[in-house]
Amino acid sequence: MKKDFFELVYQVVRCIPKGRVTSYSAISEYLTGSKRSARMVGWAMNNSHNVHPYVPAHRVVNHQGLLTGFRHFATPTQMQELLEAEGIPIKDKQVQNFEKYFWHPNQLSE
DNA sequence: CCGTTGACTTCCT
DNA sequence: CAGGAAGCCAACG
Repeated sequence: MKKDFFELVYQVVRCIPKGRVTSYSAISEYLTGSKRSARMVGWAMNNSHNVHPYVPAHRVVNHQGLLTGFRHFATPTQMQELLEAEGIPIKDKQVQNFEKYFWHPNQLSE
């Protein structure tokens, strides 16, 4: 089975515990070792709509905790509502207590 | 193979 | 402090 960069991203994203969020840089750093390749993660997420099973892309935000990818969802509010539904407070596309909800691929939920 | 793009990040102005 | 440009890496055309 050929594991593309995309699939690796998908796996990591799917491993994000409910009620937690992570950043593109964290995933990129975990996969490539370079936080500079965060764009690759975002790109993978772009294809995530075509992937199965479902990839909780709404749990992936930028390093600020800002919902940058909200415009790629069905509706601009979908991402925020999904996160709020998971118990994550969002204010103006910004994750509140981001560092508190932040999750790292290497840091499995305790 | 080369050029462009992209849901990012960081430095510089 | 806010906005713009550069850097980064991988996929797509």
